[in-house]
Amino acid sequence: RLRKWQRRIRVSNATERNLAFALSELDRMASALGLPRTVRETAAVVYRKAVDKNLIRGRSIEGVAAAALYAACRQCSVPRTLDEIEEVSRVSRKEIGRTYRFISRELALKLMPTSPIDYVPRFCSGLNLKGEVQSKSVEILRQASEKELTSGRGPTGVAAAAIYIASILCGERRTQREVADVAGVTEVTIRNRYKELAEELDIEIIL
Amino acid sequence: MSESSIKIENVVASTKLAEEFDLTVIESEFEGAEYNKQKFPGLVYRVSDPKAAFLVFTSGKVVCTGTKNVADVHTVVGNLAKKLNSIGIKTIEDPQITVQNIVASADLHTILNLNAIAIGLGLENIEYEPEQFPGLVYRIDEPKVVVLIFSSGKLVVAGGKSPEDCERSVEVVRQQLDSMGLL
DNA sequence: GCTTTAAAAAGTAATCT
DNA sequence: AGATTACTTTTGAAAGC
Repeated sequence: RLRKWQRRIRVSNATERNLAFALSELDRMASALGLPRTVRETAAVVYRKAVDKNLIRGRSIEGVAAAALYAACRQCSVPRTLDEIEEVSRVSRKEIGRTYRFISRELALKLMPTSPIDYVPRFCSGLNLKGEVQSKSVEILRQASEKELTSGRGPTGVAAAAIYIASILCGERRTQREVADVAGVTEVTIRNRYKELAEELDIEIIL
Repeated sequence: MSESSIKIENVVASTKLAEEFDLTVIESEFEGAEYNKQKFPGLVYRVSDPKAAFLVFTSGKVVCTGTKNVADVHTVVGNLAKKLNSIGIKTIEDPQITVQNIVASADLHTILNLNAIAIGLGLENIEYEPEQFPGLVYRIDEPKVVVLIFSSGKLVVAGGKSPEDCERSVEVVRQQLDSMGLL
């Protein structure tokens, strides 16, 4: 009857309004992070699936949007850290992480942990390091993975250490501070990781 | 062949020592007792006999944490009751003590490839986010516990109701990893 | 969901010398 | 560059917001 239709329209309006808000949030965050359209679209797909499965119940739209974007970056192999997502979102990193785990499980995203290799292109360009250094960094990371030097370690820290070593080996040295800043880790972490990599992979680093 | 040599690191238990407590009185009589109602409804009291910490509530219920044995829980709860009696507070005779949670550590003595384990156990059954925490989280249904698996081969079992639960869960993990050739 | 307790694992981080 | 301290994760109960 009429009442039923009014209610349906009202719900529909609210649903559409919320979806529009979520999509604008995704756009805003993606723009702030300079993410390509494909990632925004992937994030929108993830968000819509979350809506279809009623996963937004008891959660904030901003939180689910941030988590969807975080997941989309990983699905597209252009990962952003939770800290980076937090900077452009209105929710805490704790909530983003918690929401990510939830939608990741409910939507069966089955994402492997982020690979340090996926951070190499972005970090290297941020350091103005070209292809040769990138290739060397990836080579080091492949060896590191084979020798079990990456399990349990932060992907950004391992990637940063590999880039630090590669930059020196390629004669385009970047300081630990410079690498640490683009990777968002501390110099201490780079030091710990590069010492381990250099030792275990028998890489001689002459400064 | 299954000497898991589990080490119990912490035991959490709950009990009821009275129908009600006047936490303000206990706070003034027990040295070191902390009680801030607006901060937390329970009074915090630490003992060092066997080391332990209590959370005492106005309802008469008590939570005991920090002991390394199930037996120590009974010891320290008994001591707490005696201490309460000594300042004129009566307590229930044979309080029913329930172990709510046991945290234990173990060692598989092998370096582990957590990515391989994540795939082997199934991405839908585990949580592994090295960006946030170095351990892989594996939830087991029987016994119902959570096992944190580290690349060093060290394990942390949380949520067990008995030491046996912890030992069994370590065996479950060891057997599963072994059957997949990941040990 | 948060607050408080204790405890281990290993990585990362902040601060001080 | 160390050394220290501290926070990340997991578990569980308690009473109340």
